[in-house]
Formats: sequence, C-alpha cells, structure tokens
Amino acid sequence: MPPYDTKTRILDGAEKLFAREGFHNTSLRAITSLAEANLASVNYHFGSKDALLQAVIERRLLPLNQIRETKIREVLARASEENTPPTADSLLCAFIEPTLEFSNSSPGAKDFISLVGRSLSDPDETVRNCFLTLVLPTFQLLFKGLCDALPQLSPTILLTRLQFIMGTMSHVMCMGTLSALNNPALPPPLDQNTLIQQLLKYALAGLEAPE
Amino acid sequence: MPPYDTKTRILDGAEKLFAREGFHNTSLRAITSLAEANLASVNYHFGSKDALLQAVIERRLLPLNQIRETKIREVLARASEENTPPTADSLLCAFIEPTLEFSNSSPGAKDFISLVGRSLSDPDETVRNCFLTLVLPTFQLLFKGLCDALPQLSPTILLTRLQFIMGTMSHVMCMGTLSALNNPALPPPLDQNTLIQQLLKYALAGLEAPE
DNA sequence: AATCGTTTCAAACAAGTGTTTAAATAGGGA
DNA sequence: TCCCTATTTAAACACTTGTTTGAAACGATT
Repeated sequence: MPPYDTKTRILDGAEKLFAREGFHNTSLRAITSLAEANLASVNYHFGSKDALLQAVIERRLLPLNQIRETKIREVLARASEENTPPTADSLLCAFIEPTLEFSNSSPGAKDFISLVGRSLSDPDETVRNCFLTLVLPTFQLLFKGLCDALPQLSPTILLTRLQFIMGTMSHVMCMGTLSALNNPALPPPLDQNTLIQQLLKYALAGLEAPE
Repeated sequence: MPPYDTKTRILDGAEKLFAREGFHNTSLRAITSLAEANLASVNYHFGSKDALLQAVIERRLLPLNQIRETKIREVLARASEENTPPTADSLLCAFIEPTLEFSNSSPGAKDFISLVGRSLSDPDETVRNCFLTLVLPTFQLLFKGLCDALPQLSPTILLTRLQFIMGTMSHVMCMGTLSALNNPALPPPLDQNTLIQQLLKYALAGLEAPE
C-alpha cells in the first residue's frame, strides 16, 4: 500500500474499515496498521478520529454532490428552455444514477457508498450530521424540481415519498458490501446495472402513485 | 425504575441505549446505571453483551413476527377459500402494518423498532444475523405469497423490489427516534398513522410497476 | 554542509471496555 | 433455626481505546 502519501493511505484505510466494521467499531490502530502508517499520524494529519471521518466523507461526497447538482440543473435548464415542467423520471435519474455509477469508479468507492448509505440513519449524531449537511442542498434542489414536475401532489406527500426513496437508496447502497440475502429458496441477486434500472423504476412508480 | 425485576430493567435500559447510541457505542456501565442494577448482573443474567443484544431483539421480535405470520396466513387462507390469488395489497399490509402499529404499543417499543430498522444493514455481522435469522422465515412466506399475487412479475424482480421495500421500511423505522430532517424550507413531517398509509401506497405502487 | 520546517516514530498516558471473582445478602422450605 | 439456592455487590482483572509527547529522521533551501 505505501507507494502514495500517508494522508491518502489513511483515508483509504479508514474508508474501508469504517464501511465494513462501522465507525465506533474501528480503532485507529486497525486503520494505521492497514495503511502501514504510524498510529500518531492520524492525529497529526487530521487532528482526531472524528475529523478523520469527516475527511473521509468529504473527500468523495463533495465531488459526487457536484455531479448530482450539475445533472439536476441540466434537467431543469432543458425543461425551462422548452417551457415545460421537468419530468420526475429525469430528475430522479439525475440524482440516483451518479450515486451508484460512482461505486464502480474506484476500488474504494464501493466501500464509501456503503458507508454513506448507512450514515443516513446512524445513531451517532456526529456521523449523521456530517453526512446530512453535505447532502441537504442537493436534496432541496431535487425536491423543488419534483414539486414542479408533479404539481398534482402536495409538497408534504412529495417530501415523504422522497424520504422513502432515500431509505431505499441507502439500503441498496449498503447491500454492496454486506453479506447478501443468499438463500437457496430465493432467486439470486441482480447485477449492479440492472439493479439501478430496477431501483429507478420502483422509485418512480412509488413517487408518482396517486395521492 | 427499580420496582420490577432486574432482568427486565436491564432489557429495557439496553433496548433504549442500543437504539439511541448504537450497540458498540453503548457500554454495560451505561446500561446498568440506567437500569439501576449492578454491573456484573448483565453477565450473570445474560452471559455476555452479545447475548444481551440477542435477548433484547428476541424479546419483541418473536411475538411481532408471530403476528405478522398469522396475518399473512389469514390472507392466504381467505384467498384459497375464494379460489383467487391473494392481493399484493393485503399481503403487504399484513407485513407492514403490525410493525409500525407495534411501535405505539409500549414506551420502549419505539426504540426497539428503531433498533431493528438499523440492524438490517448493521456492519456487525453479529447484529445483522441475529436479526436476519428471526425475520427470514416471515420474509420467505411473504415472498411466496407475492409470487402468487403478482404472477406477471418474475421472482427475481419481485425479490429485488421486496428488498427495496425492506430498505424503505427500515428507514421509516429509524426515523422515529432520529432527529428529523427538519428544515424551514421543507414541509413538516407526517404523523405516524398517515405515514404508514403513505408507506403502503408507495410500496405497493413500486412493487406493482410493470417490468 | 548547516539549517529549516515537515513528517515519522516508539513510548507512554489516562480513561474506558467487557468479564471474572469471591464475598455478602437475601429469602423461602425443612 | 438452619440450610440451600439465587441474587447482588464491590473490587479487581486484563485489555483496548483515542490522544499526547519528545526525540528521531527526512528533504529541500540556503
């Protein structure tokens, strides 16, 4: 592991372990030993374990959110150009697709996605807030777009359903690293791409259901 | 707290803390101090911290699953009586409604529901398996019923969507104790009952979407 | 070659962890 | 009353935790 610089090595190791073992169940010693770094280097480079978590999340979530926001704004711009409301389908797609495509972009990304998926309902407020504050702006942008796309639904219902979708997404995001629901009596799981397509179809149908 | 017996007091305290702070972030000392019991009593009554978690989950999940199974079997029996396939709506209802009604049944139940919601994607295999093995039989019963209810959908798609629903459910279950997504720019959240109705409508629409 | 700030390192720190022990205390039945 | 079992208790156990320390090693600049 040690060719690249210590700080990155620690980030990679922490990402992997936080995702697979959980934040509180991961010790700095486990991280530094995986990263082949000295124990004290975490506090030297990041200040504390909490700050390390924040750095792990921000490193990937900031660029990911930027992609999502750009895509959503493109959809909104195209719609306003054609003087029609945006479609719920295209908005949802702009939000969901980058997330799961992202998990194929680099080896550590899958772990990261799983970490993010879990942090939405993490009992630790530090973890949850660290994630929520980063996603909230994008979430609000999506919500406002959907209000225009589906004016027949009240904002309250729309928000509720959007939260349902977030729940579905985090679950799917976690499934990547979790031991699957493998049982001989059940059919085998789908591959990543079909899974995204199915997720989109499911979420869209649930979102557009009559009130 | 101390009127009733120590074992129950420990279960109640553990349930509350496991749900709110997470399993690994909760110490036995915190539990026993909340339960006004001696530290050693946990190991005396339950053997270990892991076994305590198992006891906490089993205490409520076993009866809850029994309710769910009974309701599902009732739906199946009624359908076979009338010689028609069961409806996806009634099956889903039999599975979902008891879960969230349960959270109003006793003060600790809301914590428990939140704990269960999280354990579906808990990084710790001990936690996850403890939960999965208890729910799997009910889950399979539901799955087989849905295969009859929606024969136009392939079992693989059906299973995938059922997992989406599980994700939505766990998220909703967690939301009870989590600091809500409260933002002045967003509408306020729904009350518990309307939330269940909405969840059912959302899940049913997503489940029945054309393949 | 000497000096600088930056980074690494082994060691120790105090605090907290789950678990075990053995003694003390109960409380009912013979 | 005495005895036996079940429970509670305080204390200690061995171990892990995040963090801090001060000296060592490094690497570029002068």
